[in-house]
Amino acid sequence: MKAEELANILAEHSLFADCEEDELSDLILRGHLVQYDKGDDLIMQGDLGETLLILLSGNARTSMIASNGHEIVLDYAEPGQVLGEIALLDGGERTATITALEPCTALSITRDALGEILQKHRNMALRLLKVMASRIRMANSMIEGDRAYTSGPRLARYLLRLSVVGGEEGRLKHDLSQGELGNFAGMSREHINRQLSAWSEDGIVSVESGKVRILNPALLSSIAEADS
Amino acid sequence: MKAEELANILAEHSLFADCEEDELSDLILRGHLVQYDKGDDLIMQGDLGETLLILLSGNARTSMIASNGHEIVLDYAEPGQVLGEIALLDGGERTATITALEPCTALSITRDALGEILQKHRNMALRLLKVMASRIRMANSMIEGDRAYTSGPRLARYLLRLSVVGGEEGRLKHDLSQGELGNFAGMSREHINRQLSAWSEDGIVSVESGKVRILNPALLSSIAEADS
DNA sequence: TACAAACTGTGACTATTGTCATTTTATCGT
DNA sequence: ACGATAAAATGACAATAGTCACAGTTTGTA
Repeated sequence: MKAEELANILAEHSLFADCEEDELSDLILRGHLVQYDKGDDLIMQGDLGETLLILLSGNARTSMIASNGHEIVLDYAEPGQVLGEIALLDGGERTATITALEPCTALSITRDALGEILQKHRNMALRLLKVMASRIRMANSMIEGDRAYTSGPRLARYLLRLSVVGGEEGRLKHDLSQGELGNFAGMSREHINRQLSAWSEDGIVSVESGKVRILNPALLSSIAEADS
Repeated sequence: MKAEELANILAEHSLFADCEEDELSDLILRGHLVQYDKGDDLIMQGDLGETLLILLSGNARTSMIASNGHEIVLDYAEPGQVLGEIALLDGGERTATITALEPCTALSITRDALGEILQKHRNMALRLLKVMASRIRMANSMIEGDRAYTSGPRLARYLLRLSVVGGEEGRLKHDLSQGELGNFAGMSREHINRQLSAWSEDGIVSVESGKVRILNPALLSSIAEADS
């Protein structure tokens, strides 16, 4: 792999987008490429974390299983995302499982390799710190949503979070089943269904053959900001 | 202030406990001491964050106000804790308000000063990364608790989180009102009251003149792990 | 010590959301 | 095109937790 290729992948959304060329080539040099089939786990909750991953292609889901078996979807990862930093940095167990939603490739970097890279390129530490800052902001906003809002506004928020920003006609990033949407938004599959049906009546979303689309993002936003 | 004093404060719980002496003296040299009265805000949600704080004395509360006015208590901070890293690192707004529960002193370090320190002492970046990793773990565990558990087990978890580890007779770290406990555990004051009363009947906790004590930590733990 | 302010206790009611059961609809591989 | 399998839709009901109202209790302080 060439630094240029990696640069292209990172250029879009990644917090590593502004890496210098020699930083990129060092990442490539010290990392190695891993491939995953659809359904494979890139990272497994409970394992010891000895590597950091940079997702290069394919989408993945980050989820946790609570000790009572309840599944919680924390995030969906796209190419460019840095994954698995937490356990790598503090030497603890992986907090979540990351599952390939489609065939994926990633650059895998061991703790030692990362140490060398951080040693050599001081800015990499700052980038990693920013990655983690954005994770904390994300987590706090999930807590805020879960605590302060009822299911309607909450689902609205999660749908908006899944909506493709520059994308056409309110399509969502991943075609989630209602069950998965439930695990993401923290509500039962049935309740998701009822809420979507209601919004469908009002023309806010459409639900055709299982695929949700946002028809009226403005209204959905105002629901997401609602007072209850 | 001397490096030795700072070392003593950090030695107990802080992730900065293993700092070298020259790192500590640089922190002191480039930081400056700030004092707060009880009730003052060390950090205000929405502000631009230009400093990082290391709490030296006094306890503080980290809380967020959701856009609908709902108050959420995220954490309680003790001396040794690093505060305000998120906004400092990504240049964004402060995500939460930190309020002094009693008179507090803190070491305040500007972005530039931190930059110089990170430049000079490479290990400081690793320490900061660990601080943030532990924040993310904390946040994830709040999400897990909120999503997967009903109020009983959840309150049990939060009480255990507040319990003094080596402390005598199950006293809690801070004497919280039931209202504040509610904002921390994500349930109404009345519901907190009823739950505590029920547990009090069973001898799991005692509630005397507003102060909660854990009488049977083992049972409380088993409630916290319960299946629902 | 007396008063105000804040906190606690408790009952009755309501709202929200989850669960279960069952039918209907889509999707995929051969 | 067909049957198997998974996902969606929907009704009935139950459970959990919030809200409101009000009475009782502390606590700090003038």
